Amino acid sequence: MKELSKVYEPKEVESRIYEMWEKSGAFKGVRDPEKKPFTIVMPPPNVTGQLHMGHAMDCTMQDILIRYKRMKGFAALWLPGTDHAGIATQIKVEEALRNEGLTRFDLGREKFLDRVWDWKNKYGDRIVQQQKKLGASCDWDRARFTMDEGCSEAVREVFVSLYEKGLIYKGSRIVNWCPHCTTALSDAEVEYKDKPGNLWHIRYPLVDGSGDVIVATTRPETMLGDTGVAVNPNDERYKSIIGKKCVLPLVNKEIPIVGDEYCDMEFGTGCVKMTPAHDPNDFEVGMRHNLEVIRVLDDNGKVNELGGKYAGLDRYEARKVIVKDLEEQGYLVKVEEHQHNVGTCYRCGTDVEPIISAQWFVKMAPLAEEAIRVVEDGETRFVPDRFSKIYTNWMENVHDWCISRQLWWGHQIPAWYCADCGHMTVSRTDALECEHCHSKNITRDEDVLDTWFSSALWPFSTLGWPKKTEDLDYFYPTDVLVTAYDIIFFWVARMIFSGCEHTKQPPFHTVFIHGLVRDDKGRKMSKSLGNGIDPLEIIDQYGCDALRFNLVTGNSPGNDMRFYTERCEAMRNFANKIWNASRFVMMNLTIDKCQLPEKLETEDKWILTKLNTVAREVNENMDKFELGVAAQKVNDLIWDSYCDWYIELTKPRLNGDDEESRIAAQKVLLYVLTEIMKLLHPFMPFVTEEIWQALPHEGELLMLQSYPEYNEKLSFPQDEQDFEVLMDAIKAIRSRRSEMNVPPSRKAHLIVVTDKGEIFENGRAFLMKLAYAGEVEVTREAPADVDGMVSVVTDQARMFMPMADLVDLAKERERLEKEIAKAQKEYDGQMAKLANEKFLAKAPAAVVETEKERAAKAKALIENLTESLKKLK
RNA sequence: GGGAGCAUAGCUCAGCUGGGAGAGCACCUGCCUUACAAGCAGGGGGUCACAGGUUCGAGCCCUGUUGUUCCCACCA
Repeated sequence: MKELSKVYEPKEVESRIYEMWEKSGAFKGVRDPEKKPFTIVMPPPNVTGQLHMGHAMDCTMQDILIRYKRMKGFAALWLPGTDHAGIATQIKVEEALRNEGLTRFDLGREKFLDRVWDWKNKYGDRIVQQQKKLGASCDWDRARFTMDEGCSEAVREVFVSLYEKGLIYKGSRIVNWCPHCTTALSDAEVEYKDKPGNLWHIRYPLVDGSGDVIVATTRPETMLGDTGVAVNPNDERYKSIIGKKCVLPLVNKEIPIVGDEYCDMEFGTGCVKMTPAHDPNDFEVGMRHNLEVIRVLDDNGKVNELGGKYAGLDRYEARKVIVKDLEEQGYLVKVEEHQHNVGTCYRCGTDVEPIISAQWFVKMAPLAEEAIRVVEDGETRFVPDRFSKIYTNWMENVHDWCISRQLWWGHQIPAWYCADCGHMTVSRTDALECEHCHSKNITRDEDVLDTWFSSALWPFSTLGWPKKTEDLDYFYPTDVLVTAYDIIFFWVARMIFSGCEHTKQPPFHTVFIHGLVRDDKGRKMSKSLGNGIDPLEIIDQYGCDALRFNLVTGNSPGNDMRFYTERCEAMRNFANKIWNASRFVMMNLTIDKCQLPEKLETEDKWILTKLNTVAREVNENMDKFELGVAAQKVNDLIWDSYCDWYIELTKPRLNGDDEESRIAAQKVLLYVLTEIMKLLHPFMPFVTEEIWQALPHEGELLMLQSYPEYNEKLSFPQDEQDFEVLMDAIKAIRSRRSEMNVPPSRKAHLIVVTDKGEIFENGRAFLMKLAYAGEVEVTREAPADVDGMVSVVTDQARMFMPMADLVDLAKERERLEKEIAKAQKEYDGQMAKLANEKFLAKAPAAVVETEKERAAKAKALIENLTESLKKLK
């Protein structure tokens, strides 16, 4: 047997254990017809990403589930991988290029992509290595990448089949445009932020000279693209000018005034300038009234050549100049302060510009229908349930999904345009000619697909789809998807409708949502705030198990958690506690096999019953995804029941002369410890595996042992209850002594007056050790003279300790009287309840029963207290 | 404008279908008791935001109020 160091050293242990697991092949997801599959696909982190606390939590939750299920006998597969992360990765490589004084255009598409692949090959492994530090038991051999061959094939198949079904189309629409990333974005990629701004009131003179209209706008620079003014047709103020024309100041262009109910009569002046090329609402109004669409901003957010003297100015620069010109020329009526909601790019934070542009879209309405149904019918369940409403709500109001991005890094859209006939060819294989006129003069669409387009296919593309593979057949649909709530729209929703559409079934039956990890002040951890805590540093300092336990306990599913480094210390202490308990067991061990003895003592039955109860509860909680509660129960079992009580209880036996009893104690210690290690393993995999390896065991790895379950044969409720009578007495004595500041070194003679003689006779050694008793005398009759004795009372025993120097008779009486009053109050409360006929009639029998028991206990306690008090008088 | 979460000990949070208010940290007292001072024993501390209601019984269910955080939404 190996010698264990006095303090648990996670650093030394973790890498060694992880290597052992990996080598053994225990992480592999293997199809086994004898077993039920249990599959989790890992949310793929960005290939250029760095592990942060959010990943750590996500990863820990998944690892706990997969380890649990693996131990429960499932064919567990946790499938990892990485995401090509279009914008994020491209930006990183472009930044690197900038240091060389180059842009991607200098290199050209092909060479640039080579550089990105180089980057991916160089750094893509980093986050994987970091996940391993967390103890992730993924099947690494199956690791996938969203741009690998298989995933790309899936993307191509999905794109073409949706196109063929008419669910993907190309069209000119107002899209969210990021002038910094120079690409279109989907609605989900826009973050709205309240920003202070102004409402500029601008006078547009009527052409017939009969007056002016005054429009109110938050974005005066867009007036360069105005092609009309709208008023509400029901607005008495403006009815008469509908159909007239006004002059667009600065541009000197005549534009029509139209009536449209879109205009809110209450807001601003009631007149709205129409810029169909730069506002989605204006676009709609423009369509209804045949207004011209004039785009005046270019891809970089600068005024284009149609902007006359303002051409070339950045949009915000142009705003200043235009406002100044309007003012100088007398067109600016007034400026109001106005708070408004500005869309920003979720990647770079730049204000998003609505711009009309030709893009590709997924038609959502038909897809959303089934995706809503599967959640409403419970085929896919959100945990916690409240997220299903958020999901459904979004799905019901979803707009068409803009999937084209003006980037180079990603899946290039499989559409080719014919220069000769103008026909567009969309094809599963790279087109060599126009499918219509067979011209070879074709060029491929330059755009790539939204990264989330490929992520949406992840649960099945990673299992081989569109091929009909055995993996797909066995492991798909997957079981649980674990992710944070901030990614439901980006990813979860899209996986669900994609799975439903392409595989005809939802991709998982449960979506387990967790919250975000915040800093100790409740702020989101972010690079810009510099408040991020690096999980790897925490692991380095406190150990992986401590980090994992911190992340999984003390919060409930779906809620955010604050990360306190100090809590890691407590968790590290827990790991160390287990370590030392194991050390104690091992140094007392003379047996080499883990099995229970024939004859069990009451305390053995007590701990076995505790273990059994916790095993049952942990299984229940795990199955309900209450991971934190489960972890807490194991923690309490280990620390309170096993360490603080059971280990102490075995000491007299381990050091005693009775060989049989000594061996029996060892056997129970070892058995319970082994079971506890199994219970704790999914949460704290390293320390438990390390200990288990050092204990006598059968099998190769703890991580492959079966998870403990409730075992009726090892449940002894009566013995448990009996033993707690003794424990109550011990606690009462300790408390009494502590109140009087009696040090443990001062042993006291103990007289126990009780009807439960046997329990106390058997517990003699425990009273001596744990209640610091000198001699123990168990009797039915109280001693005649109790003057100079400290009295301790429980509902099952009256105890006396001669300690004349410490006893103040008056105080002793006062104390007993107080205790009686307290017990009486409780008893009265119970009796009032029990006298209530409605309670007796309506409360469940079990509740009535416990109330009766409590009343009986209180009564017994009062009687004992009263007896003891009498003795003092 | 719509929706959701949260409000429990000094701090951070548990408390799962209603049945005697909990943990960790902090604080106080006493212990180096041969596994562990990263420990042991004992202790103080809560009108469970507020107001109603349902119920034999409410931290938990219902209604409203206040405070707070977040999400969604095309008011120029």
